[in-house]
Amino acid sequence: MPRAGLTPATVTGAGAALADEVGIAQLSMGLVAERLEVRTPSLYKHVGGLADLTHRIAVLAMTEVGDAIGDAIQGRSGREALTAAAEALRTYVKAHPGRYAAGDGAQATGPDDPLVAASERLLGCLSAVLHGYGLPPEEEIHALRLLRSTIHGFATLEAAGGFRIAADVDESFAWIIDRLDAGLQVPVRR
Amino acid sequence: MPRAGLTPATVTGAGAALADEVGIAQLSMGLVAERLEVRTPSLYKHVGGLADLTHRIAVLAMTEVGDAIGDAIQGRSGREALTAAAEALRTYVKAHPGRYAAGDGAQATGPDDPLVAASERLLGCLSAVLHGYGLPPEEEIHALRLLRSTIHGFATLEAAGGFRIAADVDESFAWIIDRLDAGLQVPVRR
DNA sequence: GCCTTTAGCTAACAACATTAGCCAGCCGTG
DNA sequence: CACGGCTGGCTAATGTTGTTAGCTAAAGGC
Repeated sequence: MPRAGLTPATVTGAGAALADEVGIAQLSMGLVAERLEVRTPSLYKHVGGLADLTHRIAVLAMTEVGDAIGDAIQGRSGREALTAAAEALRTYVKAHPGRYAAGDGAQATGPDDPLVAASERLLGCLSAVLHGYGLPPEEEIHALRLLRSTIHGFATLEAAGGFRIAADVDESFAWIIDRLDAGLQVPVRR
Repeated sequence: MPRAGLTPATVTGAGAALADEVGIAQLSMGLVAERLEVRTPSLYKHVGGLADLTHRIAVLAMTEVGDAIGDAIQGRSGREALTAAAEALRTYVKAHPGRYAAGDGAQATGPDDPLVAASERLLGCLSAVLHGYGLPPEEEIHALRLLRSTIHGFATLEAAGGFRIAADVDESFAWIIDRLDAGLQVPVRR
């Protein structure tokens, strides 16, 4: 029997692809093994188990999202950067709903967990977008959370089929970015 | 052996309570049975299975959220209603993270699914909040989606422990509501 | 007080994650 | 080119969990 030549990365990749196809909740070790044309127990030579695999998929997703947004905002700023970043995230979630869902609910196991680095990278990109709005430093964290919450919420609701009414979702998204942009420009008034 | 006197509602309630305690992903039929001091197979006389139970918990959560928001916005309008609604949702998610999570990802099985009615109720409440802003009718759907995305995103990220930096989350939330309010008041400029 | 209904039970099965232990393919060294 | 250690993939086996089948006794209507 010739060897399959698996690595942790191969297994994670197959798991991520399957998560996109069948949903993260339906992902099973057996399914991954089948996709890789290998018996289930063989996977345990490369990943610690289903929980570990899910965690690795989450790291992969976070990293890919960070890259996508990082690329998208290159050379842009202000509203243009905001639009590009939001589009990039939304596009990613639509293309890879399963692996993005793995990122939700993933908990870092410690300070050296690669998940920490990946999410910091992502947050750094969103921070960069916000710099163009010249917010007072103490408000940046709030703005960051606004940005993240809105885009994350929109993308996950869309991926979950949450927008029943057929009214053009693209149009809604553009409108939302517009309002976000407006909200960030108005000076505080409290 | 005396009867336990279960009903679909009892089982759903126990499942919802457990989901809040251990997380929706850890919810199992055996756990629910143990909580109700009954053997696992007995539950199948009242709910169709784990998937059905989860769905029922989702409906329960949607209904409760709708009620909470409906109560909160009674007699308020504009910014005050917005704050009340957002606070209500966030409070609910913090108190019942498990059952709210069941609501995420729940798919209506058909037009007569009670989930449809529950979510329409919820959306209706948010719509009512928006009326105070006097938006043009064709923009209401977009504003509704903005509201829902932001609050949902914030609440789920918070529940998932997504806000690492200790910076006061309450303060962030207030700031976000403020900006949302600001963004909804500015006239369109496209 | 009987009789239908049915709630809860035991027994059994299937799917899945996981572990233990075997054996053969690869890779380095001599 | 042989040989030997390492290790990747295998089979076998175990525990957990979801689910179904079929029994029995409790509750409610006549």
